[in-house]
Amino acid sequence: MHQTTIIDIARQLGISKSTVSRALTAHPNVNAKTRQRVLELAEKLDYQRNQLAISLLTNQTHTIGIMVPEFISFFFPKVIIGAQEELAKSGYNVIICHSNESYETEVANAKALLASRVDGLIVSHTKETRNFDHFMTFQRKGIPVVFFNRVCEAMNVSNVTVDDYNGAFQAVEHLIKTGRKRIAHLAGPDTLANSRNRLNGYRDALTAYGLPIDPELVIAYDLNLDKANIYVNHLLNLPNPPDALFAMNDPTALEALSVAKHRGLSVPDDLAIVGFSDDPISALIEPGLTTVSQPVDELGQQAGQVLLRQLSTKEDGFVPERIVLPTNLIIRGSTVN
Amino acid sequence: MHQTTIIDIARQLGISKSTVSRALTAHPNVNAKTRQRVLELAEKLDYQRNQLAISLLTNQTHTIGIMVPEFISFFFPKVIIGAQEELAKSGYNVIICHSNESYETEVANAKALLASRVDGLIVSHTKETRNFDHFMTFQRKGIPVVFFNRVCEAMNVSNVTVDDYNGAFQAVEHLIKTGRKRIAHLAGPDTLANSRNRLNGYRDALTAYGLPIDPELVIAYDLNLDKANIYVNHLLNLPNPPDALFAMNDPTALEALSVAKHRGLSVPDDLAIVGFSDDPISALIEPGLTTVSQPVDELGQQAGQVLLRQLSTKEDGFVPERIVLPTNLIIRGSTVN
DNA sequence: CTGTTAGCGCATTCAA
DNA sequence: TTGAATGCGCTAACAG
Repeated sequence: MHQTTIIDIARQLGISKSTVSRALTAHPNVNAKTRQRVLELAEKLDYQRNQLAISLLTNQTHTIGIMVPEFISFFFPKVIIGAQEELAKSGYNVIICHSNESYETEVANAKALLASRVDGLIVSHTKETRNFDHFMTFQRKGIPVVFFNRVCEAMNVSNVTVDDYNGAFQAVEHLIKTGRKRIAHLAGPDTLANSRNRLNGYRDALTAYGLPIDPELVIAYDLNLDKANIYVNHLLNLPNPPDALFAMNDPTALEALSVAKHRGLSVPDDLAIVGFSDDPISALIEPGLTTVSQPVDELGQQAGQVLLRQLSTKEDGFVPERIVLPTNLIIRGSTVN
Repeated sequence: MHQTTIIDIARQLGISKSTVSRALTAHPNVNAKTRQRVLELAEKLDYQRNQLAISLLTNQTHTIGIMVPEFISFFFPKVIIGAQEELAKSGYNVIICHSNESYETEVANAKALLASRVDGLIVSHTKETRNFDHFMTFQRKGIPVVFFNRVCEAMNVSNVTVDDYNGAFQAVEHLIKTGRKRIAHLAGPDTLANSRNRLNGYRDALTAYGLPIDPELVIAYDLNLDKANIYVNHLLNLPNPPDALFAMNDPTALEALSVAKHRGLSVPDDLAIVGFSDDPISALIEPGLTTVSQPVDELGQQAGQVLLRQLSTKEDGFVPERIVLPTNLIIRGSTVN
């Protein structure tokens, strides 16, 4: 099957392909009538410019790669949409890759994006990622990289995150102020910067209010929901069980809520629970889940904007931006009656 | 910033670019030692093949476009992942476009995908789409198109859907068998084939059991959740209100559930509610939502497989496939105690 | 205003 | 086993 090219149009019109090209690209130096004829024939022949050829020539694809670890949860799709909207304003398209939390897939995706010659990269890495070489390759080739949510602090690149530390601090502070003394934390894996920051917020809040940090009450896990169940039960089976739980994310918190219900515990009286992210489900269930909300749309928009700024900056003038968006504690029935 | 090319490698090694190309593509006719040297230098120089150049040359991009109306709900992301997995097995990458339920954006996306020279298209159209010219263009150019979920019955292309008709029939049958006499239906817009099929299933179930079809109880709307609220209240305000509601999808049903609660109605006693899709929320909420589940992962996998088959078929041997996957009624507390 | 020429990076003939 | 030449579709000098 042959796709119409400018040569087809040129031949049929008895003019040169340069003129066709100029007519099609709104170049000023074309006779109005000629342009008219070209445009009409192009329309008639279903002509579509071949972006591959243009990209090869201009060395830019106007395409941005977005890499996320998953997009089943509400979070990443929303961020993607936010970024996409910003990028679209400047004429950039987007290729979305999800690595299914697999480091190997992430590396493979990075290669594919490199081969596709994306002009930039927006990324949140997998929980398995400890080696960031595949991202550094982009940097070395002069392709701007912006991390969001799960960032690589060791790389000299722009970041967009939320204030995980303060979000966690406030969550724990709220639990303390409502009378809880033994607050457990189901943390994320230490490969994730946000998980480390939330853990620090948790610790510092306890310390700030003179409560001890009991290592028994802090469990870092791989965010695999099947295991959340086990860990929550483990905590509740302790001789001196917690009276509150601060979870790394809402799905984990919801799992805890379910376990508590099954054990006949009253939430929030026997066990108060706080999550992180404000998943839409959290407002719908009974009791509602107290949680730290983050400005998800804005996260994506900012990531897009930062990348656009970088794209329009000469390489030698590059200064990485570190944007931190505020979080907001949303109090619901899982912590107060 | 200059990206390494085969010419760079050729020059540094004092050989021709043809030989480099052959070494890099595992061509048989290359001296083993030469290949070794090429591979090593390529690695050292961070060489990445330029897919643009190859695609331009071979006239295939190994890229498939996936167009969906949105990906905030759980449904489309899951389908996308299913399709992507299948396509990846055959070395195809994926570009995902979401049109935000806007016809104009959909048309623009179609053009972009055409310009990017995708090898195939998997698509679920927007609820605004009445004109399918932008999809027919793909067909005319010999680019295979597979519709899923929201299909265009007028086009001679492959489809992958679920059995919307029977799903709806069984849902309504279940309501009838549990004693409901006045069953309302909050339908989707008639632009969507699945919405029309579900409506037919609803009607036929009523007829099959000798119940009248009361036009007052059937409301087709644009699936904009803000309006669901209004329509549910309208139905419940009728002089002779319904005792059951079959909704086009789960979000609508959940909205109805919320309205019923606000009005102090008991679900399922005063109003039984059935949704469609088995959104993860439906199992978590109180009472659980009875709903028609569809095999979402399989939907995507099948769409991918159908497209792959088409891709490997000579054009003249093309026969469109119409795949219909089974649905399954999941009974929860919103219809039975 | 228009045509000619060159070249983006690569795979693939055809010769050697 | 290797090299030289060709062309994929297009834009951008350059020359008329």
